[in-house]
Amino acid sequence: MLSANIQDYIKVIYKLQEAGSATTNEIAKVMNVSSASVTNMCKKLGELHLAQYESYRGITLTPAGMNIALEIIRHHRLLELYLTEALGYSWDKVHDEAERLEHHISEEFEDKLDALLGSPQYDPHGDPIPARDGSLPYTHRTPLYGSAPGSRLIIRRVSSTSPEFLRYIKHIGLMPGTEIQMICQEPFDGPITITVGDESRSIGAETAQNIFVEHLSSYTDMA
Amino acid sequence: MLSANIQDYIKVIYKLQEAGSATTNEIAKVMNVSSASVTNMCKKLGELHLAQYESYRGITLTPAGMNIALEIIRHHRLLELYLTEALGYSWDKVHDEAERLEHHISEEFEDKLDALLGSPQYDPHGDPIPARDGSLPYTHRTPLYGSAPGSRLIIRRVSSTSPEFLRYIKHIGLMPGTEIQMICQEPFDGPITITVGDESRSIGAETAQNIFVEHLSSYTDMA
DNA sequence: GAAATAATTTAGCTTTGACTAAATTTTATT
DNA sequence: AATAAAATTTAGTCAAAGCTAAATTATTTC
Repeated sequence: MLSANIQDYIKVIYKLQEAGSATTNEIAKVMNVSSASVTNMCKKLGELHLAQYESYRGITLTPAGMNIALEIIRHHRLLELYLTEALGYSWDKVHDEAERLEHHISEEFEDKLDALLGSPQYDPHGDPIPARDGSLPYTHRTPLYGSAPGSRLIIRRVSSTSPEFLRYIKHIGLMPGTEIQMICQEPFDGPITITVGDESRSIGAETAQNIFVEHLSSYTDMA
Repeated sequence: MLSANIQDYIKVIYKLQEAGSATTNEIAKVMNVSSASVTNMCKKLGELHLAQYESYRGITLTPAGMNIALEIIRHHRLLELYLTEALGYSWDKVHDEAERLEHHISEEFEDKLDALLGSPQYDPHGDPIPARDGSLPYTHRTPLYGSAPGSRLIIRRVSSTSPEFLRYIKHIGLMPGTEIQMICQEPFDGPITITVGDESRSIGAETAQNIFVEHLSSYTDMA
């Protein structure tokens, strides 16, 4: 069994890789660790054939490494959903608990959760849960920010691990599944205005960039 | 936070201490580790004021150490019960899973389990679950082995972490809560004979020493 | 009570994963 | 193209836990 540490590295590399590419410095920043430590671990991951590492060129997971990453992410997201659904955790607290547990549950535990939850596809934040075979459900990637004024949308994913941010999102009612309408967006990275139910609300640009939506219709469709 | 390792040592020391006293060698045997390693850890536990350690004299937990031991045991036993009750684990598999998870759950998780299970007093094997304040429910310590012929008994605790042993016990129907009657015991550490329901059964001496019972009546009472 | 045996500790080494400081390579700027 | 800045790696340490082999202390036996 790989150490929890190595698993964490693999997970971080996976996510950086998805978002572009994984470099020593970025990994160090995300993991709050020195770059030198990252270099060491990258070499080791290379030796273990879990990643391809080239000095000064960044690191890429091999298929074996990808499998491990997906397995850990599966654990994490199943746990998050289970903690909210079965144990009544609020959605801002599940990340930290899952973060620790994900490294220590057995395959049997994973299967029990999966069965109990009915082989779910999305976690409480709308992130896709990898299936056992490593396949990923559709990942919503359309940000709320930039949606056309007038369009009717459903919140599908809220991308953050910050409890404060998540509490704020819940407070203003933007949980996944909620239907909203885009009213307008101020220019120059300005706030956007939306209606949630019958209330109108302004939210910051950065917030709106971390909320992903599905378009039900757009103003232009209706024109 | 104490490392999972230190927690394991504390737990083992606690249990040996309960059963008499904790010496370097015994700890080493139970933990499957060299005696030299144990000596090192004992010194460290002394420095941390979690135990009093005297060279060649064994080790005793301080009140602070006891609290930690009870906290871990509470985690372990709550998890065992939860795994059987809520996730449908069979009772021979819960030990290993709980053994890993016990070090990684938060206080909040512990509280949720406790609440969901209704502040239970005993785990699936009949071991007492320490309360949050460190108090322990009554521990059944009367072995089946040695009970008077004719006595009617209720199985209260089965002391083992071996999946094979536990499966055997379940197979012959000696789960905690079961009522049985003692028939006879062969001399010289011989097997004992009991009735379970309307079936009669012989079990080995060592097995009968690891099963603990409550006496409902004894032959002498009835005489 | 001395010798033999058992238990325990000491000394010195290994691995894992982190760190800092110095050196090197790559990238960006002029 | 040369230099400055940024990114990355190398070299050398550290701490936690483990180990083996040798030394020491306790206990038991004659």
